[in-house]
Amino acid sequence: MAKQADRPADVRRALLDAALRLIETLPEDKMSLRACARLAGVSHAAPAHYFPTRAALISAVLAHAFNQLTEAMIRARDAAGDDPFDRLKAIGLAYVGFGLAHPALYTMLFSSTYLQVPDGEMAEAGNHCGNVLGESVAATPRPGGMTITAGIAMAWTAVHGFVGLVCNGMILLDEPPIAAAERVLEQQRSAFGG
Amino acid sequence: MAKQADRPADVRRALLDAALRLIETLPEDKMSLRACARLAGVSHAAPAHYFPTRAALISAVLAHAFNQLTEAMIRARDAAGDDPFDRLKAIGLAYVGFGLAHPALYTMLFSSTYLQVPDGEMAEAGNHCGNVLGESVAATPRPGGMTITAGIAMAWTAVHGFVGLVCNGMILLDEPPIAAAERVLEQQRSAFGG
DNA sequence: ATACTCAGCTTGACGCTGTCAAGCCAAAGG
DNA sequence: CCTTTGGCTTGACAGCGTCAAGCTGAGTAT
Repeated sequence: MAKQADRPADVRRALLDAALRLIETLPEDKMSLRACARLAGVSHAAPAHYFPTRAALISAVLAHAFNQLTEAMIRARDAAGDDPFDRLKAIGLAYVGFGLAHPALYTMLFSSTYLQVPDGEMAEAGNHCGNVLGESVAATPRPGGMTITAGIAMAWTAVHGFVGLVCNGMILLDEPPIAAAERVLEQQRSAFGG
Repeated sequence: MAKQADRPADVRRALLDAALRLIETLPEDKMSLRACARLAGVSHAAPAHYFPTRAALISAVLAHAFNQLTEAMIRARDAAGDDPFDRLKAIGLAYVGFGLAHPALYTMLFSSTYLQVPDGEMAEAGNHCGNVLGESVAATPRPGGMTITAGIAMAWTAVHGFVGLVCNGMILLDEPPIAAAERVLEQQRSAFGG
């Protein structure tokens, strides 16, 4: 295949980059290890040296994506004012923004197939992401009888459902997606203390 | 492979049944045409006689699933009282119930890959399903400034997000899923006229 | 009763896939 | 200069979706 000189300096990184490109480019789940290897300029079996299985490679890509999502949420939260619900809403909008910008990645992030990859740094990244949401819900005043868990369910349900429907073209909006998302989220203010 | 006598009476139906079983049994997207054929007792190329591609077979299975979902929604709506929001909420609960009962099917129903199969009876079934929701939203009083489209987005977003999160085990609930769903939906009553 | 037709399935093949086993090769160490 | 060894390649295997060609048996015509 490729002699040593032709190989990329950092094969692992090259494979991750290739996988990301293919995941975002190809339909659904059509990314193949062999296509990654070709794109990265290594032999078809090179990926096995870094990732025990195809799912493990994808899981590694998704771990990184999860961290990017988390960072976007944190940035948005910190840029919002002091009102707890405003901060929660900012997290939601960042979440929606990420989902709409990276539909393929988003779908895989929450598909449960790759979260179960053993040794996954993805599960940890996912937990971290969930914690950011959880903390924000906990910091937001809630009416009596609404547990934190229920608050998380309500907030997450809205943004997750919205991204899923819009990404798959299931829904026709009469305004820009982000505006519609803001409307959906703003409607939750009354459900919380606001 | 199998001589004529060993073949099922209705090959097409046998293939659809086999596909359904495998979709609900196997992980994610691992159902294969050849496994369907084996399960149905026909040769590996028999499916091609009824469905031009793998996606077309799946799409046919999903069209049927869509119709079942629609019927469940209609039954729930008709069993609910006269209050428009109660009827809408009943539709939502039926939707959630179907999703939780058939997670694999549900995921594929809204994955956009199979909706695009040409000549799909699935697209028609999906539209019919969407119309039932749309009519119910239209029949529910909405505050000024909330278009029917926005109402659909809000209602659908909630149930779709809920099913997605619960099915993939992303969320931990402190009550039975259906009870949690009811809470999420009930919270929307105020957003509508109720 | 015999020959023909043809729908409906089977058989076989192709290139693709993920994964495993074995081999090669350059760089490092003695 | 020889040996070791980590890191990739080569090769193979079974399974996949799909296409092309062949078989088979029921129905029709003669």
